[in-house]
Amino acid sequence: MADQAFFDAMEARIPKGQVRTRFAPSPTGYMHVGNLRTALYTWLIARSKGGVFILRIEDTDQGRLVEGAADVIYKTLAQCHLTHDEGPDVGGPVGPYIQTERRDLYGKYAQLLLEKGAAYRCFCSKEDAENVDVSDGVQVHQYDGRCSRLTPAEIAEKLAAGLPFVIRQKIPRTGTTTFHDAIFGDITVENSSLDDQVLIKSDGLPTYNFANVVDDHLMGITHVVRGSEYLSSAPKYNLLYESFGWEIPTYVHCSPVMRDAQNKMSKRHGDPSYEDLLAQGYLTDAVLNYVALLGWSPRGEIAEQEIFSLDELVKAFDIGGISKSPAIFDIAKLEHFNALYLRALSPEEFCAVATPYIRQAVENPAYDVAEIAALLQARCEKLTDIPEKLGFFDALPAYDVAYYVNKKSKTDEAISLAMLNAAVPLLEALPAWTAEAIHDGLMELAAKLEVKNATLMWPVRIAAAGCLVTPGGAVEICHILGRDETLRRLKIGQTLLSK
RNA sequence: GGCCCGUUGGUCAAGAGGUUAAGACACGGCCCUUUCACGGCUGUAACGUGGGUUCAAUUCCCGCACGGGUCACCA
Repeated sequence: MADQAFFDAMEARIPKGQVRTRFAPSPTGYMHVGNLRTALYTWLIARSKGGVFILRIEDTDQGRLVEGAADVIYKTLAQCHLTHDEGPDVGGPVGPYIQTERRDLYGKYAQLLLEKGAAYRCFCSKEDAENVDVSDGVQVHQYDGRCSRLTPAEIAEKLAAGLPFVIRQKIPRTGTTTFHDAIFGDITVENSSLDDQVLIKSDGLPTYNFANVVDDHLMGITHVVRGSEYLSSAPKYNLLYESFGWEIPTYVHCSPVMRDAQNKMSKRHGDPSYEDLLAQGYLTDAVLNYVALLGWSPRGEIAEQEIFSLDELVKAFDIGGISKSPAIFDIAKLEHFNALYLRALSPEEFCAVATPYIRQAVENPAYDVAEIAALLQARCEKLTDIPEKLGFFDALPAYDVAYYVNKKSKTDEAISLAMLNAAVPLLEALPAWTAEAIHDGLMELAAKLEVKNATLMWPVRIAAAGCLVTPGGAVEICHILGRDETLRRLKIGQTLLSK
């Protein structure tokens, strides 16, 4: 018999009068971009309504357990500042927060459903239960419900014989079910199109379909945020809530994040996960900001705003701004966001995040990392762009004299040689090797020679760096290189140009 | 295939029964400049389609096309 006292005690634990949302990933070992967005929206709904954000681990599929996967989830949420108020690691009033630790509880609620006549034991093997209808090569499963017609005597007999069974939801054969979704509105389906889905598997563990309903209710979840792939199961969940007599939460079904017009982002196709994006040189804040806008847009007077801190998102977020159609992930736009975030960092912060990448390319300890970082900050879109820009510091590349020819700067090989011939003695004689001194000295020289600044700067920069494109101009590069190295390189330039 | 959902420039998207149909990214051009970049200015580019309803439809309704989701003892 159902244990009424137990149910009453469970009901008594449920916090009332607050918005409660939950992020409920199954531990797969990495965070999809789509998952991250769901977590973000779920967190935002809670925070924007002064509510509670809960983390629940859905690990009922024993075949797919991944070692250490829960840690990835904790770590990602923490890195993204999506802090949870309740969860396996922090506890809370309605735990445990890991489904396998709630195992016994699902059985009790399934028993309750059995007694209410809203579920039944099914002794069919997986194969027997399959009523596969092949149309156009598509397999369609729908259980025919034969075990729902077993007599009590037959059930007792099979139970006594120790036959394994699952518990299935008993769906009405007629009528329709309507549910409401905050994004999609009212959706109505024929009950006859709904399958008598399995609630409790033969291993005794609940399916997702059952566990999420029971847990969402027992945890007092007010807004159920999940991917739109659950839209077609929602009517069955409604029926379950109704059978229990529970209040139906607000559903928020989010459309997927796509890699292109027809495929979801997926690890299998080589699409980046959150961890991958970090490894590719993107900043967490930029990823969050970009992902927030993939499928949600601000309305009203801030409709044009694109850059949002997490706090600003909390203030601006509303469920009504979530879009119904899938959004294609555009790495180019993420890059743009990332570039903006890199530039918004203080020089010290930027230097801190950039240093490892600078050191990949620049090993010479004589070169000032902070000074290099300062050049880079406005010139890279992601941190992994950095090393390739700095190759010339440690070793002057073998370059083509044609680099000295630049129409816009009005230089060619002969002019460049003249410029270097004038610049070398000047730099040699400079009293102090400061950026100001180099700059002023060269500018005065250009004035004295009656040439455009660029006419002098171009060959100096080419000789110093040996490449066409450099982070920063001649002055900055010479200063970082130091006087000796600069002069050594300019003399190499003179030699090259003299041939 | 059944059921459900969606469809504004290449991408993210705002928008409302009457607008020159925003903005951002990308792309092109120009300016600035000590290269590249940054910054500034500017340009190309969109309401899937056929029927209704209406004085008026991209906006509302229906069909179609296309795309997605789902139809597991996976979540």
